[in-house]
Amino acid sequence: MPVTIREVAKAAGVSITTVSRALNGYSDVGEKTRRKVALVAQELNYRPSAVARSLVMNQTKTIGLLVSELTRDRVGHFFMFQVMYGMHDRLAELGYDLILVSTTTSRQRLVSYLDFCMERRLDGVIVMGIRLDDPYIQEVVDSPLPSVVIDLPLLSDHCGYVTTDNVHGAKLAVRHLAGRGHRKIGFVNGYSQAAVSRDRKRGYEEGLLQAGLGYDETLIHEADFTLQGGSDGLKHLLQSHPDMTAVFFASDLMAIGGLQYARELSIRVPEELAIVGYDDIELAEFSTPSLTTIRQKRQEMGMRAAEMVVGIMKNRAAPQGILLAPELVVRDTT
Amino acid sequence: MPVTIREVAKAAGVSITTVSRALNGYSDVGEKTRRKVALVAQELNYRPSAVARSLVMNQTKTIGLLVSELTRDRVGHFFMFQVMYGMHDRLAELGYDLILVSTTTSRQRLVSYLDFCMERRLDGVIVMGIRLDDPYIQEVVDSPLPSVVIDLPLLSDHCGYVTTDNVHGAKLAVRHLAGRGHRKIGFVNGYSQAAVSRDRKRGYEEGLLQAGLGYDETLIHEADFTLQGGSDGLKHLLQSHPDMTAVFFASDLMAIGGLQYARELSIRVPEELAIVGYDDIELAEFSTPSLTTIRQKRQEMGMRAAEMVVGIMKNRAAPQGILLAPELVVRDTT
DNA sequence: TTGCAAATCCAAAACGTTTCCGATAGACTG
DNA sequence: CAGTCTATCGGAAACGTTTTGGATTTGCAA
Repeated sequence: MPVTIREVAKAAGVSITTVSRALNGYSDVGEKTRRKVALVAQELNYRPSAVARSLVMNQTKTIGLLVSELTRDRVGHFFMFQVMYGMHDRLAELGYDLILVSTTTSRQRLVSYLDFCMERRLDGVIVMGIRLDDPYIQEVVDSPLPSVVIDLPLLSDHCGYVTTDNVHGAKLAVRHLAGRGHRKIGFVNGYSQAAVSRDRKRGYEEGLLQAGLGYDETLIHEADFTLQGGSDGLKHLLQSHPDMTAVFFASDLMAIGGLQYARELSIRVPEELAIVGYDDIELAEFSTPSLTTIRQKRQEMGMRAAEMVVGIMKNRAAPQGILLAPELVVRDTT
Repeated sequence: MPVTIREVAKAAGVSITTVSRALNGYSDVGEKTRRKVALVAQELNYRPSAVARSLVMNQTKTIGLLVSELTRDRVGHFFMFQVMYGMHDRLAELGYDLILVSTTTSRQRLVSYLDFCMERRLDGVIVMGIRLDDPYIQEVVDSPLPSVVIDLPLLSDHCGYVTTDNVHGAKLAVRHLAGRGHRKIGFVNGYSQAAVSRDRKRGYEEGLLQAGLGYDETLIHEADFTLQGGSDGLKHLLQSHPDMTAVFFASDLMAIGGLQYARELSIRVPEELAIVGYDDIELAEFSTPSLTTIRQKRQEMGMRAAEMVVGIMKNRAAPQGILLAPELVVRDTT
């Protein structure tokens, strides 16, 4: 059994109150007793119980990371891991910890996300990788629980979001391709239920129009963010548009899939076909040829989300929608 | 403020004790009052506080996922994400939650891993991606805290481990290459401080000897598990051994890096150079040519780790070392 | 010496559960 | 009818903290 504050108090010859105040740096405790208490606590290897503290202070210093379909998702980690890094780092700085909660967690308990958060008395939630059509997500957003959503523009009294400016990102890609002289630019989009997909599609359209190019529905293929989907998408587009000279993929993974398909058909990149991806995952730089892409600041996304959620908790900052600026990274596929 | 058990008791006209027992399915409560209590709890939207429960029951039902250098690591996620999936899933089934703790967490708090676990009163820990030379890891393993380590053979009274049989895995790779007629087989190893690297190196050696091939130190290059490291490794080996016809990489990522380098030099794979990777990450199947590799059952690793840690906690299972069998997956690079 | 403010300290309540132990009532046994 | 057993319930302690409010001591000026 761990040593309690009571034993420290007894050993130091002071009251429980004094131990608490001494260790927490309050002013109304004498310098001598403070040192004595610190020493005794050290000797006894005392670690204050976070759970007891949580109970009385009515805050757990824990925020939940809500990820849907954690198990099913086989590609999301390229994007999500770094976001998680940023989140965790900043949260640690702010004195908070991260607990994982996914559909599996709640399904196996037969409670909703929200119920789970309530039971564990989480101070806040960050939601990531949730599909637009997840029925439970609205529940947590509607609740008074402070929350921040990644890549989904949900805004309410207690809920903010952070995302990349995907419209602008897609425009950057198209503008870049148009600037290279391409007139017929295809688009392989991600999972249609994702908000980012809608935005990138809109950016693609607007980019085309701004460049004075026509918009053609049939130049768009809806895929699923996977490698295979990218490959299939390019194949499909090339069949209906053999004269297409450039393709914009809504994710690097799909772009790499496209690269592979191009190689199979001995299509030279970028001479015969230019390719732009999205995300700037680690692999983008090292594919051959290296991938031109739109960089998302994933780590910063996580950090901003972390900051916002504790900001909301402390009523310091109102929930808001943060749009991070994407960057065009030009490499060898264009 | 959330509704407490007291309010439920008052509303249902029974005692606190009865509410607790009714909701937790004890037998000594009448069917009628049980229904009444359940109804009232439902109506009031009562969620029992996990933290109060933790305090009194002396268990938090949460286990920590210890990952070192979380932020620095830019390649580990290829391997770790699925392990995490498996862990989280099985833990959820068993009624436990997962909390993230990494060096950043403890460094910013100026406490060690162990202190963190103690303060949060974690029921157990799973350690992953820790380097052999991490000074803090021994501390947690030595502690009475139930723990399971992934890919590092640490065994004690309260600490078990689960890993793939890396010696055997490497042997499978070498045997396969030898069976294809290769006589001069290079090896690009991972980060030398990793236990898996040592095992794979041993497997490489033993495999060569078993195949009747000589063992040559200079055919080994120590890299770092990264794409770039794989590329550089192959380059280095080819410079000193131009007649090498096959290379075994200690990770798929490095193997893909090698593939890229081979393509740059127009070395045909597998005709001029055969390549075998390790891990069977998602990308392995979709690289061109698709990668022959040694599959690790990552999800199962996570699940077994989860099972073991709660097993140790409940004194049901003694800590043990679990060696998961790797599988040779033959694709187009051999 | 007295009075008062400041500096230290402590007892006890509170947080929301679980559980031990005892109480009550009815049912059954003899 | 007395006694025992079972089913059902409640009181109160306990878990390990923080914090409120007051108590005690000290220092210093009047």
